[in-house]
Amino acid sequence: MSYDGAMDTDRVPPHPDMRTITLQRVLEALVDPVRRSIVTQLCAAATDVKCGGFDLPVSKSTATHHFRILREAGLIRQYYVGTARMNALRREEFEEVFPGLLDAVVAADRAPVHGGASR
Amino acid sequence: MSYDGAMDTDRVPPHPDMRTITLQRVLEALVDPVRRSIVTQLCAAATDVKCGGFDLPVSKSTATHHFRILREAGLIRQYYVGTARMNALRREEFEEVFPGLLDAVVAADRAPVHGGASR
DNA sequence: CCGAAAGTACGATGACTGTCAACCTTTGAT
DNA sequence: ATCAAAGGTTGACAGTCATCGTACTTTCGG
Repeated sequence: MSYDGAMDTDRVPPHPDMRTITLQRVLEALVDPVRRSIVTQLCAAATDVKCGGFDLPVSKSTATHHFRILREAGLIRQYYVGTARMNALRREEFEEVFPGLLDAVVAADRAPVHGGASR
Repeated sequence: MSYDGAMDTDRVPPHPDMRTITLQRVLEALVDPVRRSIVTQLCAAATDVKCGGFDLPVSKSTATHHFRILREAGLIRQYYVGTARMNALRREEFEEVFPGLLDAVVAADRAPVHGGASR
């Protein structure tokens, strides 16, 4: 819970208070496949991941854009470690505000096809 | 579960097979506030509602557009009764494909503000 | 048969947004 | 101090989408 010597940055991007986030923003964030992929990968990683650590089909500047949307929607938290920007899911906080939503979306994303498979 | 004598129309709009619906389409449908309002009202009504029976802030032609998006996403079923087009949530079918998703979104829509109210 | 009611279809339009390249900033190491 | 690495910022551009008005179709009632 404590970043020892490396915590010497004031470059902390603005994060929304969880009491101010809206379903509208959340859905706008999750409707994009790239952003949903970020959330899914983050969910599967079970640990914080730096921006460059994701497998994304877009340029760096576009990726930055997507990370900001996710952050402003209240879905992820970002902090610097050296030149790297780390990303973490705000799972528990989010769960309190919109119970079941994140799990449902992530689970749904995992199962694009269901029930009667090829058959 | 059975439409008795009134079922005399062949003008049945195309509905997607539940095995072909995608999370992408579903989220694209639910991201619009008007469409989410339709789903919410339909959920609260607990009964089929005709298109004109909704309280919507858009014109009739725009409403038609939204109903189609919802139908093509697999969220609602539509059928004619006279000149009226009835709308029904495909709750159970949808629940099987994307468990918890609809409930989470509807519940989230009901609670736009939480905890610390107006101040 | 005629008219009203309920929707649908069709463009047209304005706004938003995902995308990129180019350039700049910060950090850590040489 | 200098350089490379990691991102962020800033326009610009293209595609998509919600919206509307108008015209059309279908159904039901006189």
